[in-house]
Amino acid sequence: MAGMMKAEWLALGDACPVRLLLDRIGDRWSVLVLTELDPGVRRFSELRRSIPDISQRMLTQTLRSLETDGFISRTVFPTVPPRVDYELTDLGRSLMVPLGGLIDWVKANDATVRGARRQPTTMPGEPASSRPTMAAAG
Amino acid sequence: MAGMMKAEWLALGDACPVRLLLDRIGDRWSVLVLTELDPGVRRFSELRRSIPDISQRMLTQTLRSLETDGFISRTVFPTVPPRVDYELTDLGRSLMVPLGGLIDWVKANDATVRGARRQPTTMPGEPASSRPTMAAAG
DNA sequence: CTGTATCCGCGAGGATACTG
DNA sequence: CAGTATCCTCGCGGATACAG
Repeated sequence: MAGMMKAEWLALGDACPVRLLLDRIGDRWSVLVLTELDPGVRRFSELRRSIPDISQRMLTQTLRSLETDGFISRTVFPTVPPRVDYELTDLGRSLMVPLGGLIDWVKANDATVRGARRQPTTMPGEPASSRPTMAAAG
Repeated sequence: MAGMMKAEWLALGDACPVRLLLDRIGDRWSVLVLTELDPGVRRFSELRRSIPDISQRMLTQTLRSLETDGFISRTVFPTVPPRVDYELTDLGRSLMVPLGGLIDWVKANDATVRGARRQPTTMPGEPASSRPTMAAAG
Protein backbone atom coordinates (compact mmCIF):
# COMPACT_ATOMS: atom_id res chain seq x y z
CA MET A 1 0.00 0.00 0.00
CA ALA A 2 3.00 2.27 -0.27
CA GLY A 3 2.14 5.63 -1.75
CA MET A 4 -1.54 4.89 -1.70
CA MET A 5 -3.85 7.60 -0.39
CA LYS A 6 -6.60 6.57 1.99
CA ALA A 7 -9.32 7.79 -0.32
CA GLU A 8 -8.06 5.44 -2.97
CA TRP A 9 -8.34 2.13 -1.19
CA LEU A 10 -11.60 3.29 0.33
CA ALA A 11 -12.83 3.66 -3.21
CA LEU A 12 -11.86 0.11 -4.12
CA GLY A 13 -15.25 -1.26 -3.14
CA ASP A 14 -14.90 -4.95 -2.44
CA ALA A 15 -11.17 -4.49 -2.02
CA CYS A 16 -11.67 -2.07 0.87
CA PRO A 17 -10.77 -3.81 4.16
CA VAL A 18 -13.22 -1.68 6.12
CA ARG A 19 -16.09 -2.80 3.92
CA LEU A 20 -14.76 -6.35 4.14
CA LEU A 21 -15.04 -6.39 7.92
CA LEU A 22 -18.39 -4.61 7.95
CA ASP A 23 -19.72 -7.21 5.54
CA ARG A 24 -18.63 -9.94 7.96
CA ILE A 25 -19.40 -8.62 11.45
CA GLY A 26 -21.40 -5.49 10.66
CA ASP A 27 -24.69 -7.34 10.83
CA ARG A 28 -27.17 -7.33 13.69
CA TRP A 29 -25.71 -10.17 15.78
CA SER A 30 -22.07 -11.02 15.01
CA VAL A 31 -20.44 -8.63 17.47
CA LEU A 32 -22.83 -9.75 20.18
CA VAL A 33 -21.99 -13.40 19.61
CA LEU A 34 -18.27 -12.69 19.46
CA THR A 35 -18.51 -10.79 22.75
CA GLU A 36 -20.31 -13.71 24.34
CA LEU A 37 -17.56 -16.06 23.20
CA ASP A 38 -14.79 -13.79 24.44
CA PRO A 39 -14.68 -15.20 27.98
CA GLY A 40 -14.43 -18.76 26.67
CA VAL A 41 -16.18 -21.71 25.05
CA ARG A 42 -19.99 -21.70 24.96
CA ARG A 43 -22.53 -24.14 23.68
CA PHE A 44 -25.47 -23.36 21.46
CA SER A 45 -28.14 -23.28 24.15
CA GLU A 46 -25.97 -21.11 26.39
CA LEU A 47 -25.66 -18.54 23.62
CA ARG A 48 -29.43 -18.58 23.12
CA ARG A 49 -29.95 -17.79 26.77
CA SER A 50 -27.25 -15.12 26.78
CA ILE A 51 -28.87 -13.35 23.83
CA PRO A 52 -32.58 -13.85 24.44
CA ASP A 53 -33.83 -11.70 21.59
CA ILE A 54 -31.99 -13.56 18.84
CA SER A 55 -34.01 -16.10 16.90
CA GLN A 56 -32.75 -19.65 16.60
CA ARG A 57 -32.41 -19.20 12.90
CA MET A 58 -30.26 -16.10 13.18
CA LEU A 59 -28.05 -17.59 15.88
CA THR A 60 -27.29 -20.59 13.69
CA GLN A 61 -26.76 -18.38 10.66
CA THR A 62 -24.48 -15.98 12.56
CA LEU A 63 -22.43 -18.83 14.00
CA ARG A 64 -22.03 -20.41 10.55
CA SER A 65 -20.93 -17.09 9.10
CA LEU A 66 -18.38 -16.47 11.84
CA GLU A 67 -17.10 -20.01 11.43
CA THR A 68 -16.80 -19.63 7.66
CA ASP A 69 -14.84 -16.44 8.16
CA GLY A 70 -12.50 -18.16 10.57
CA PHE A 71 -13.38 -16.17 13.68
CA ILE A 72 -14.84 -19.09 15.65
CA SER A 73 -14.54 -22.87 15.71
CA ARG A 74 -17.37 -25.38 15.99
CA THR A 75 -16.97 -28.67 17.77
CA VAL A 76 -19.62 -31.37 17.56
CA PHE A 77 -19.91 -33.98 20.31
CA PRO A 78 -21.70 -37.03 18.86
CA THR A 79 -23.67 -37.62 22.03
CA VAL A 80 -27.39 -37.93 22.54
CA PRO A 81 -28.75 -35.38 22.98
CA PRO A 82 -26.22 -33.66 20.72
CA ARG A 83 -23.87 -31.00 22.01
CA VAL A 84 -22.00 -28.33 20.05
CA ASP A 85 -19.30 -26.08 21.43
CA TYR A 86 -18.32 -22.74 19.93
CA GLU A 87 -15.05 -21.00 20.67
CA LEU A 88 -13.02 -18.09 19.36
CA THR A 89 -10.13 -19.03 17.06
CA ASP A 90 -6.77 -17.29 17.27
CA LEU A 91 -8.00 -14.92 14.57
CA GLY A 92 -11.17 -14.29 16.55
CA ARG A 93 -9.25 -13.59 19.75
CA SER A 94 -6.97 -11.29 17.80
CA LEU A 95 -9.97 -9.38 16.51
CA MET A 96 -11.40 -9.03 20.00
CA VAL A 97 -8.45 -6.85 21.04
CA PRO A 98 -9.30 -3.76 18.93
CA LEU A 99 -12.99 -4.65 19.00
CA GLY A 100 -12.84 -4.70 22.78
CA GLY A 101 -11.29 -1.26 22.66
CA LEU A 102 -14.24 -0.02 20.67
CA ILE A 103 -16.71 -1.67 23.01
CA ASP A 104 -14.96 -0.12 25.99
CA TRP A 105 -15.24 3.29 24.34
CA VAL A 106 -18.95 2.78 23.80
CA LYS A 107 -19.51 1.75 27.40
CA ALA A 108 -17.43 4.68 28.66
CA ASN A 109 -19.17 7.19 26.38
CA ASP A 110 -22.63 5.68 26.53
CA ALA A 111 -24.25 8.59 28.30
CA THR A 112 -22.43 11.12 26.15
CA VAL A 113 -23.52 9.45 22.93
CA ARG A 114 -27.12 9.29 24.07
CA GLY A 115 -26.94 12.88 25.22
CA ALA A 116 -25.32 14.06 22.01
CA ARG A 117 -28.50 13.31 20.10
CA ARG A 118 -29.92 16.55 18.82
CA GLN A 119 -31.64 18.17 15.89
CA PRO A 120 -29.63 18.25 12.68
CA THR A 121 -29.02 21.70 11.25
CA THR A 122 -31.47 21.00 8.47
CA MET A 123 -34.77 19.23 8.78
CA PRO A 124 -36.70 17.95 5.75
CA GLY A 125 -38.84 20.72 4.35
CA GLU A 126 -37.02 23.41 6.27
CA PRO A 127 -34.75 25.91 4.57
CA ALA A 128 -31.16 25.48 5.74
CA SER A 129 -30.93 29.22 6.25
CA SER A 130 -33.30 29.13 9.20
CA ARG A 131 -30.80 27.48 11.51
CA PRO A 132 -27.74 28.46 13.51
CA THR A 133 -24.61 26.44 12.60
CA MET A 134 -23.79 29.06 10.00
CA ALA A 135 -20.51 30.48 8.91
CA ALA A 136 -19.70 33.80 7.33
CA ALA A 137 -19.05 33.68 3.60
CA GLY A 138 -15.38 33.46 2.72
CA MET B 1 -22.86 -1.19 36.14
CA ALA B 2 -21.24 -2.56 39.29
CA GLY B 3 -21.95 -6.23 39.81
CA MET B 4 -23.49 -6.58 36.40
CA MET B 5 -22.48 -9.57 34.30
CA LYS B 6 -21.74 -9.02 30.63
CA ALA B 7 -24.52 -11.30 29.51
CA GLU B 8 -26.98 -9.15 31.40
CA TRP B 9 -26.42 -5.83 29.74
CA LEU B 10 -26.07 -7.58 26.43
CA ALA B 11 -29.59 -8.80 27.01
CA LEU B 12 -30.92 -5.34 27.66
CA GLY B 13 -31.72 -4.77 24.01
CA ASP B 14 -31.94 -1.06 23.40
CA ALA B 15 -29.93 -0.42 26.55
CA CYS B 16 -26.97 -2.44 25.21
CA PRO B 17 -24.15 -0.07 24.24
CA VAL B 18 -22.89 -2.45 21.57
CA ARG B 19 -26.26 -2.45 19.86
CA LEU B 20 -26.42 1.29 20.34
CA LEU B 21 -23.20 1.83 18.42
CA LEU B 22 -24.08 -0.71 15.75
CA ASP B 23 -27.37 1.07 15.22
CA ARG B 24 -25.47 4.31 14.70
CA ILE B 25 -22.36 3.43 12.70
CA GLY B 26 -22.99 -0.22 11.86
CA ASP B 27 -24.62 0.65 8.57
CA ARG B 28 -23.06 0.45 5.15
CA TRP B 29 -21.49 3.92 4.98
CA SER B 30 -20.98 5.60 8.36
CA VAL B 31 -17.51 4.22 9.11
CA LEU B 32 -16.38 5.10 5.61
CA VAL B 33 -17.58 8.69 5.96
CA LEU B 34 -16.05 9.02 9.42
CA THR B 35 -12.73 7.76 8.05
CA GLU B 36 -12.86 10.29 5.25
CA LEU B 37 -13.44 13.06 7.77
CA ASP B 38 -10.62 11.88 10.04
CA PRO B 39 -7.87 13.88 8.31
CA GLY B 40 -9.91 17.06 8.51
CA VAL B 41 -12.81 19.07 7.16
CA ARG B 42 -14.41 18.00 3.87
CA ARG B 43 -17.20 19.39 1.79
CA PHE B 44 -20.11 17.44 0.33
CA SER B 45 -18.78 17.08 -3.19
CA GLU B 46 -15.36 16.02 -1.93
CA LEU B 47 -16.95 13.21 0.04
CA ARG B 48 -18.88 12.10 -3.02
CA ARG B 49 -15.67 11.85 -5.01
CA SER B 50 -13.87 10.07 -2.17
CA ILE B 51 -16.60 7.43 -1.93
CA PRO B 52 -17.69 6.99 -5.56
CA ASP B 53 -20.07 4.09 -4.99
CA ILE B 54 -22.25 5.92 -2.47
CA SER B 55 -25.46 7.41 -3.80
CA GLN B 56 -26.19 11.08 -3.23
CA ARG B 57 -29.20 10.11 -1.17
CA MET B 58 -27.23 7.83 1.13
CA LEU B 59 -24.41 10.32 1.59
CA THR B 60 -26.87 12.98 2.71
CA GLN B 61 -28.69 10.52 4.94
CA THR B 62 -25.46 9.21 6.49
CA LEU B 63 -24.19 12.73 7.15
CA ARG B 64 -27.50 13.73 8.76
CA SER B 65 -27.40 10.64 10.95
CA LEU B 66 -23.83 11.25 12.06
CA GLU B 67 -24.66 14.86 12.77
CA THR B 68 -27.74 13.94 14.78
CA ASP B 69 -25.65 11.55 16.84
CA GLY B 70 -23.10 14.26 17.50
CA PHE B 71 -20.16 12.68 15.67
CA ILE B 72 -19.82 15.36 13.01
CA SER B 73 -20.69 19.01 12.59
CA ARG B 74 -22.26 20.65 9.54
CA THR B 75 -21.43 24.20 8.51
CA VAL B 76 -23.40 26.00 5.81
CA PHE B 77 -21.81 28.88 3.87
CA PRO B 78 -24.61 31.00 2.43
CA THR B 79 -22.72 31.59 -0.81
CA VAL B 80 -23.83 30.94 -4.34
CA PRO B 81 -23.32 28.24 -5.30
CA PRO B 82 -23.82 26.91 -1.76
CA ARG B 83 -21.04 25.25 0.17
CA VAL B 84 -21.32 22.89 3.14
CA ASP B 85 -18.43 21.72 5.28
CA TYR B 86 -18.43 18.59 7.39
CA GLU B 87 -16.03 17.98 10.24
CA LEU B 88 -15.57 15.57 13.13
CA THR B 89 -16.71 16.86 16.51
CA ASP B 90 -14.72 16.19 19.68
CA LEU B 91 -16.94 13.16 20.21
CA GLY B 92 -16.27 12.02 16.66
CA ARG B 93 -12.52 12.42 17.05
CA SER B 94 -12.72 10.54 20.33
CA LEU B 95 -14.50 7.71 18.59
CA MET B 96 -11.89 7.57 15.85
CA VAL B 97 -9.23 6.45 18.36
CA PRO B 98 -10.61 2.96 19.08
CA LEU B 99 -12.22 2.83 15.64
CA GLY B 100 -8.83 3.54 14.11
CA GLY B 101 -7.44 0.64 16.10
CA LEU B 102 -10.02 -1.63 14.55
CA ILE B 103 -9.35 -0.32 11.08
CA ASP B 104 -5.62 -0.83 11.58
CA TRP B 105 -6.31 -4.42 12.62
CA VAL B 106 -8.38 -4.99 9.51
CA LYS B 107 -5.70 -3.57 7.26
CA ALA B 108 -2.99 -5.60 9.00
CA ASN B 109 -5.03 -8.81 8.88
CA ASP B 110 -6.65 -8.27 5.50
CA ALA B 111 -4.94 -11.19 3.80
CA THR B 112 -5.49 -13.46 6.80
CA VAL B 113 -9.19 -12.65 6.96
CA ARG B 114 -9.63 -13.28 3.27
CA GLY B 115 -7.61 -16.47 3.51
CA ALA B 116 -9.48 -17.71 6.58
CA ARG B 117 -12.59 -18.28 4.51
CA ARG B 118 -13.35 -21.99 4.40
CA GLN B 119 -16.11 -24.53 4.44
CA PRO B 120 -18.13 -24.61 7.65
CA THR B 121 -18.19 -27.96 9.45
CA THR B 122 -21.77 -28.45 8.41
CA MET B 123 -23.29 -27.62 5.06
CA PRO B 124 -27.05 -27.44 4.49
CA GLY B 125 -28.37 -30.89 3.68
CA GLU B 126 -25.23 -32.61 4.86
CA PRO B 127 -25.14 -34.67 8.06
CA ALA B 128 -22.79 -33.15 10.62
CA SER B 129 -21.26 -36.58 11.18
CA SER B 130 -19.61 -36.59 7.76
CA ARG B 131 -17.06 -33.96 8.70
CA PRO B 132 -13.86 -33.75 10.69
CA THR B 133 -14.03 -31.10 13.45
CA MET B 134 -15.28 -33.79 15.81
CA ALA B 135 -14.59 -34.40 19.45
CA ALA B 136 -14.76 -37.62 21.44
CA ALA B 137 -17.84 -38.03 23.57
CA GLY B 138 -17.40 -37.10 27.21
C1' DC C 1 -30.48 -30.24 22.15
C1' DT C 2 -29.20 -28.44 17.81
C1' DG C 3 -30.46 -27.58 14.22
C1' DT C 4 -33.34 -27.07 8.85
C1' DA C 5 -37.03 -25.53 5.78
C1' DT C 6 -40.37 -22.28 4.40
C1' DC C 7 -42.91 -18.22 4.27
C1' DC C 8 -43.14 -13.35 4.57
C1' DG C 9 -42.93 -8.37 6.24
C1' DC C 10 -40.26 -4.53 6.47
C1' DG C 11 -36.90 -1.26 5.82
C1' DA C 12 -32.14 -0.13 3.99
C1' DG C 13 -30.55 1.55 0.15
C1' DG C 14 -30.18 2.30 -5.25
C1' DA C 15 -32.02 4.99 -9.46
C1' DT C 16 -33.91 8.79 -11.15
C1' DA C 17 -35.95 13.32 -11.52
C1' DC C 18 -36.35 17.75 -9.70
C1' DT C 19 -35.01 22.31 -6.84
C1' DG C 20 -33.03 26.63 -4.35
C1' DC D 1 -23.34 22.78 -5.43
C1' DA D 2 -26.00 20.50 -2.21
C1' DG D 3 -29.48 18.78 -1.53
C1' DT D 4 -35.25 16.64 -1.79
C1' DA D 5 -38.83 13.70 -3.41
C1' DT D 6 -40.46 9.47 -5.18
C1' DC D 7 -40.46 4.91 -6.61
C1' DC D 8 -38.82 0.29 -6.32
C1' DT D 9 -35.93 -3.72 -5.43
C1' DC D 10 -33.63 -6.82 -2.59
C1' DG D 11 -32.37 -9.42 1.18
C1' DC D 12 -32.10 -9.30 6.38
C1' DG D 13 -34.21 -11.24 9.83
C1' DG D 14 -38.62 -12.76 12.51
C1' DA D 15 -42.18 -16.55 13.00
C1' DT D 16 -43.37 -20.99 12.63
C1' DA D 17 -43.17 -25.84 11.70
C1' DC D 18 -40.50 -29.86 11.35
C1' DA D 19 -36.24 -33.25 12.04
C1' DG D 20 -32.17 -36.10 13.68
